[in-house]
Amino acid sequence: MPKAKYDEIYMSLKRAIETGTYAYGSLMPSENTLIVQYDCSRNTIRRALAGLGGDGYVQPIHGKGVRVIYQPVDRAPFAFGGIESFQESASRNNFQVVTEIIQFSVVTVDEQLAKESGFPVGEEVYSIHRVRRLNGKPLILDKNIFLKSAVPGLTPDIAERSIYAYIEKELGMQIVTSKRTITVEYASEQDQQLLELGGYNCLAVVSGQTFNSDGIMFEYTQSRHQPDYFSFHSTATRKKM
Amino acid sequence: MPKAKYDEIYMSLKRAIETGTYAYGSLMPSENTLIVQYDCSRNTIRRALAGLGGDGYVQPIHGKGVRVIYQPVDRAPFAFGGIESFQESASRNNFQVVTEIIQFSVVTVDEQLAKESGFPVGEEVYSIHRVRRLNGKPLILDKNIFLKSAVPGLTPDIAERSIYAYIEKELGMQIVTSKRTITVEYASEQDQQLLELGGYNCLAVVSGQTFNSDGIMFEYTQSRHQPDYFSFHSTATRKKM
DNA sequence: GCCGATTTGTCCGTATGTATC
DNA sequence: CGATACATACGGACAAATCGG
Repeated sequence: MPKAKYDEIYMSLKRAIETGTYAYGSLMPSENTLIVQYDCSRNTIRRALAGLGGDGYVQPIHGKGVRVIYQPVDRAPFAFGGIESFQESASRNNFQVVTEIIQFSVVTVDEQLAKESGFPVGEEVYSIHRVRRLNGKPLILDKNIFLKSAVPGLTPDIAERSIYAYIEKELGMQIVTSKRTITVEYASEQDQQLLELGGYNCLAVVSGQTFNSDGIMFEYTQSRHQPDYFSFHSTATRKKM
Repeated sequence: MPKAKYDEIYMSLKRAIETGTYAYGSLMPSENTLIVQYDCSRNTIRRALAGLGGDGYVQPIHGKGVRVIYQPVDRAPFAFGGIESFQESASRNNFQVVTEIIQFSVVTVDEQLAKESGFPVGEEVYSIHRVRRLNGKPLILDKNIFLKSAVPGLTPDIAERSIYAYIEKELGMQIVTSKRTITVEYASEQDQQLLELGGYNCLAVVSGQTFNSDGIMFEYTQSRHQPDYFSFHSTATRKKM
């Protein structure tokens, strides 16, 4: 599927870094060397390297080379970053996930909801509340709002499995951009009833909007996480000033 | 400081989007149009647009155009509850920020610290603990570890003001890449003693590494935030598969 | 359904500037 | 100073997706 050449090179180099072929702190082969190795143009190599830089894998040093700054991480039970769904990250780590539907309804966006979600007033949306159980323990409360016109035919049955799989495979829609905000809030009555919070009196809240390949915002999400199972990773590269 | 052309175009377009010249949901002028407007090559335009995409300002749609997905802050959904970052509320309200040094020492990295921070065993580092007060209220506990060889001459006096200003202006070092992980943890004894946590029994923890322009990791940070004053924003773009 | 115009996506080659050693 | 390596910029070519006629 990765038919773009720069993407193949990107993944090839990424794997080489992860397996230690290029060690932390060392310099990558020069661009000209890579051009010969991969038989491509300089632009293509630079694009692959730019991708690695965005992932926090390498950092270019003007006039010197491209330094590897990737270090293996073995911390949290599972990492949660980018646009990876709960299902995806869980299955990647071989955990069993069960989803329970708490609420499934169609509502019309009012002033209040519009301000919170970013959807225009008057739009019809699905409002879905779900509890995610990891190995039996209820750990995440997901509140999703989907634009009905963009995600037609949603049913509780689908929501119980994976909505993202339905959207991507059945509807053929591609998820492209997601904006998220992370905060920490007091656990509400509902949180305490539905989740197993242990001794925590608060939880990690991830709020965000998701855009499809048409640039249409079709989802607003609020995920409320039991703190023990929450970890968010981010890499930032500073531009020139 | 000679500016790059793509960066000027990037900033020009960004400002145009922020001021509403290009409205949310609409399509940007085509690349060919922008080429004429800015008198440059297509690559340069595409690079500027790629920057806007990375900021979550626009999203390109193959064969159609580039859609604006930026929403002004006061209309975006994330303004709920008056949650602002420490920096934001401090500067916006002209609040007074005071930094108190809790600890300032030079230590040698042992096995334990190496695993946590990513610094090699045996390196000499500054270990600095500081409490940030906003209008007198202690809200953030900052634990910094700086590589001594990379940041020589650090003193408690400097730490009380701004270490970053010292690093950038005095040492002429540029900060390029930073990797961060966000978790939620129980408040420790120390947290409760030093911070004003209100009713919270946990806090937001931002751990991270910072790399300079030589690709050397010179800082490991752990910031422990009172939940009310913590908010983290992120934009992610899904890779092709 | 087809075709052509438009628009973005990928790739290549070249030239020049700038930083490091 | 020269060699090497990354940074910026330009121009051209073709592919792929969208849309209107």
